[in-house]
Amino acid sequence: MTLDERKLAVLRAIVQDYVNTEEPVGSKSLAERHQLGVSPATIRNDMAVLEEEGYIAQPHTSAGRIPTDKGYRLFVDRLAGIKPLSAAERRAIQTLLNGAIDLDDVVTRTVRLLAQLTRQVAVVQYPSLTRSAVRHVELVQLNVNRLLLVLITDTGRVDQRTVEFPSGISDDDVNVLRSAVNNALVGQRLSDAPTRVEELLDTIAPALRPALTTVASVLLETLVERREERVVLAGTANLTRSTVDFRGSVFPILEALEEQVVLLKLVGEVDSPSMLRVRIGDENQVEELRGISVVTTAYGAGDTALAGLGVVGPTRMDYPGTISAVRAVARYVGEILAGN
Amino acid sequence: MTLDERKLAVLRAIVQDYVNTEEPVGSKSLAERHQLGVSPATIRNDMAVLEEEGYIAQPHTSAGRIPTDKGYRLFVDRLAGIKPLSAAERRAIQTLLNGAIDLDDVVTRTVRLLAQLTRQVAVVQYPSLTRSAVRHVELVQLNVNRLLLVLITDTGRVDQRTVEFPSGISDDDVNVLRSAVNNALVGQRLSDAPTRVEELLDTIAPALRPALTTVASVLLETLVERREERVVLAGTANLTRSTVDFRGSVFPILEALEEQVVLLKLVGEVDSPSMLRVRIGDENQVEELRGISVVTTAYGAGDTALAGLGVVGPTRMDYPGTISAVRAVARYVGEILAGN
DNA sequence: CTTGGCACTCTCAGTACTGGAGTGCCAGCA
DNA sequence: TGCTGGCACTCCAGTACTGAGAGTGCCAAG
Repeated sequence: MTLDERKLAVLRAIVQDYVNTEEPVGSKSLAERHQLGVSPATIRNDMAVLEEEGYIAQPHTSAGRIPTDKGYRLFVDRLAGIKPLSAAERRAIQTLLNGAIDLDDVVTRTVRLLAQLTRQVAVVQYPSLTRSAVRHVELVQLNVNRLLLVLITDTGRVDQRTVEFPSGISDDDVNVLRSAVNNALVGQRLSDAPTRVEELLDTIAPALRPALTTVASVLLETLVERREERVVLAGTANLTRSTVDFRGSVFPILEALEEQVVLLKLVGEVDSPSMLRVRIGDENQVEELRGISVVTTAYGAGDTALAGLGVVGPTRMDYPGTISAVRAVARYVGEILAGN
Repeated sequence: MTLDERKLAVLRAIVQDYVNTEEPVGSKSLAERHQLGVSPATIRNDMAVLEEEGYIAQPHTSAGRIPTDKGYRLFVDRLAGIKPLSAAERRAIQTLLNGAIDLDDVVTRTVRLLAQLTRQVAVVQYPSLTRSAVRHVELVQLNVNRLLLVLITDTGRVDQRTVEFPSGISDDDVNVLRSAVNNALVGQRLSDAPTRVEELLDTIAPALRPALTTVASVLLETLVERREERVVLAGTANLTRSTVDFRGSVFPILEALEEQVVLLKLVGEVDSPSMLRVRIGDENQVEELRGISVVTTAYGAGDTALAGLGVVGPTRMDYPGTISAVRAVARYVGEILAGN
């Protein structure tokens, strides 16, 4: 059976009211607060249909209705509309993000901003190493047996590692290595770096090959390292605000959110910055997060997605508002990183 | 009035039982579970005295007693004793921390470890810049108008900033600057760096003075920057576990803990690594954190304190256990950083 | 197809009652 | 003087009951 216009309007009204009041909504108050042009009795009939189709449910007989996951899904897909950000919000985003001094700062500010705008838990992934390009590789001699390798990417990210040379290495060799590595890598995507390094190994003077091998192995290690997987969180306090919510307690949710792996799964499946993904309740793959909703998107410079960011909250959330906030923040962060 | 031995024993027993059961403890169960050698009636008399002196209180007439902040204070100062860590715990600390690959990793692992050991909220401050020494300053030319300044300290911390040269700068000048700055700063405490930089300004070739001034200002900025103030958090989920606790809700506490400033106040007042500070309930300066306890200490290489770490939990916490855990973790982290 | 009416259901808040845990006090005993 | 058993008292927590209110489903009529 296909739902007619009015039934959809009723569903929309139910979602909106429930999100506002956090209480099951009944036919009478619906008729009062929305201009549906029909009587409560008619609305009751529509509600009965909507319930039969699985879009809404009653907590118990003779209580109002609340939307189901399926109901929210329909709302998001077809009924939500777009809620533009207020001028004040736009200004807040711009001024806050423009003041950032380095990548760490950008990420920290972003995640806080997002938490504040949506009043929910915000999640931001660090720009992925492999998707960005090498800006510079620096080799610093700490002593005869130790080198510090610093990798700088065009997203402003800096990673460092120490490299051990049990048999020692000379200043001159370090200088040669430095320029060789930089020549081979600067401007290259990190994902292409391994290939370039291999080519370099073939062309370098044989005397330097062992040293280069050592450096290269550390370098490659850095590329595939867990650094890739850094995710930051803010606004967890907001989880405890919507008290009544969350089937059961907040504890397992908070616990799950502290697991980097879980966060990565949430936010890491990035496609294109123009795409936005909403996962509602049971649609979530993560076991512990059934019963909450996740709104994520990718951000990046231009078209290439660098990493993901998003928001975690109760299924009963203000989807239009949250979606615009996530979109807007992602776009600004992308611009900031591009202009870096 | 001074409390005799038995009254202290009663107080100790009350604290221990209350921490275990989370329920007000009565005279009868006390007599049963501890070998105090006297009858419940006698214990009741002692309890009346303890209550009069403000060490314990009743939630309501005819309920058991619970310790007051003052009671916990006495317990911590004179009755707690030391609870050695289990062999398994020691092993966990060592293996986990030894696997760390860089400073970020050390800090992240530490804070998680601490949260896990104490089953509470853990707080770790990044090693303070000003207290550590310069290992190397690197200047990387990004283009004619831009330099990347990388500051590496002996605690393994790496900070970077871009330096703008509107009028351009040559390769040669960069090289001269690099060695000049390194000669002046390597090995120096960061707190002494400003003085060294000024001396350097006086001795450098006049042609380079403007360039050095530009670099120096960015460098000095880095030294006093918010980076100094980074604090990380883990185990917030544990706050929601001890449900009954926390006068009122968890929300304001979580909110306060998300404020870097608050965290810094908590953990930042560092003295010496050998000192450990316990702040109980109302002893907390931070308004929102009355009603919880904070156990902090400093960690560092050798005697100099680099930064603070600690644990936040309900006043009803296992003080002996928490204290040993905090001590042990701080010591290991110090060793790791020293051996770096 | 919509509407008003009506009987029915279920929750929620309030009241009353009871059992149990714990106390304070007192008188007796070492 | 200090400890002990006894006893009356207090207060909470749990259970049971009640009435009000909100909301529903269904039906007959427009």
